[in-house]
Amino acid sequence: MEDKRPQFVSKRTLREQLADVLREKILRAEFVPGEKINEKEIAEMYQVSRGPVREALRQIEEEGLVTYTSQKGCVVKVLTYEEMSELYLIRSTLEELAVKIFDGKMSREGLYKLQSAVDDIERSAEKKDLYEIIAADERFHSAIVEEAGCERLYHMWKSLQGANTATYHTMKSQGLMPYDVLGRNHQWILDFFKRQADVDTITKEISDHYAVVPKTLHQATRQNESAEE
Amino acid sequence: MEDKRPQFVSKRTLREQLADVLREKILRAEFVPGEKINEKEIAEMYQVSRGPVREALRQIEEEGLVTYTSQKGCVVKVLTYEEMSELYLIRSTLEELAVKIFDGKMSREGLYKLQSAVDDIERSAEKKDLYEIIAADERFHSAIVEEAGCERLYHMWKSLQGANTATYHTMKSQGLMPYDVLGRNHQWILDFFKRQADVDTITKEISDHYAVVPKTLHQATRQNESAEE
DNA sequence: TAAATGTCAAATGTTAACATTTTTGCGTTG
DNA sequence: CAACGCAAAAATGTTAACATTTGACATTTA
Repeated sequence: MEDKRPQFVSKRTLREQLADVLREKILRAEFVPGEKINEKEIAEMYQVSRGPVREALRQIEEEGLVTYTSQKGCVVKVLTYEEMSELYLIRSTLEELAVKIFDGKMSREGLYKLQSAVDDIERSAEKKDLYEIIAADERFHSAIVEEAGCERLYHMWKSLQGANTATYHTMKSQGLMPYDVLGRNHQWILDFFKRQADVDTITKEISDHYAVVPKTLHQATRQNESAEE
Repeated sequence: MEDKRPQFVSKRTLREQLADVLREKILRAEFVPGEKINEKEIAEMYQVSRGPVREALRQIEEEGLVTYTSQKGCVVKVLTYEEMSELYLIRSTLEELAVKIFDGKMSREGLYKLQSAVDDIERSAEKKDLYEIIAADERFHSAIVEEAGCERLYHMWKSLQGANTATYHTMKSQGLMPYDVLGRNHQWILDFFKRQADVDTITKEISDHYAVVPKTLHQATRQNESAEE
């Protein structure tokens, strides 16, 4: 049964809207990792009751953004460098699986989305606008995963986006953001799709693309250790 | 109001307990795919209010067991054969990643868990006790994934358990359960771990192990199609 | 007769108050 | 002055009632 209601009438539940707002706040680093989230505070801020707030927080918990502890409440998820590295390994694996599913052959629209995302990455990297970079980066990689047309795979991949955001924020705070090579690195991958390279070549490139992150984080670890001495 | 709940003191929240109960009901096929789940009914059945019930249902939604639709409510997840096949591909990929992470070298305890699970599979397959088979099968595969020691990977893998259960139930209802080879097939994989085969060999075996499922499901599809004619 | 409309019960969404647990803060004590 | 105890405050867990939406069935109308 199709919903023929005019699109401008918004019937989204409070829970859905709150999930969006809270997600964005975390992705924008207005809530920082480890920060406690007070249900009542959020409820009063948006003039709603605690019910929808609790449900929204449970939802973004599933997305890997916050952690609920029984009787203790909700905090913005804290990731160690090691966990970030592991999550990139999973993300890379899922993305490679997507490429295998569509056999490395992107549709015309897919290629267009990728090029558009690369351009956005380039532009926002010049402005050093982290939020825009993260959004464009997500558009790039999600275009790849979506091409596989497997909803569950996309959902799982997306559930790692919180970790990706946290990693970007960490890199920035450590002065490790490679602004100058971001556009180039993504264009590099896109070009393999454009020239219809075979699956193994492309998955290898994606694997290498992500493998840089743990190395960069490791660099951060060493810097912190030497700073403590 | 007097609390008439069981005498033993349980510190677990109602939400947690309800999630367990509802999960089990679905895994035992007391709730079948497509069945509507009525919040009030569940609440009255367990003498609690709808709040914890809603939260529990949201949790098992995340686990891939039910689907919530705005203003429509909650139904037990329905999977097409195609979706089941895709989910097995993802499950297989994640399990192979786990093996790569621990380089195919299982600990003594890991091997023990695997052997114990295989024995359970054998026993319950003889009795054709589907619920026990599913539980033992999960113990087997989760022992592999847990060995990687990556919590998030385990969590993602586990979120596909609902699909696994649904597939087993589907196979049973179609008379396609291969009771006689279940134990042998799992012992086969375990033996590769025991003789410390290299990673590529093991991941290949796991891949093959799971690849059988889509083929069996495809068989079911053809049977249904010819039955309709 | 069939489509459109109206009505109503039941289901979900939301709220506000109550219950229980955890944390806070402060005064006493050794 | 540190440590302990304990009461008050605050946070989370839970409940029950209220609000809105949905779906089914009855009624009207072409």
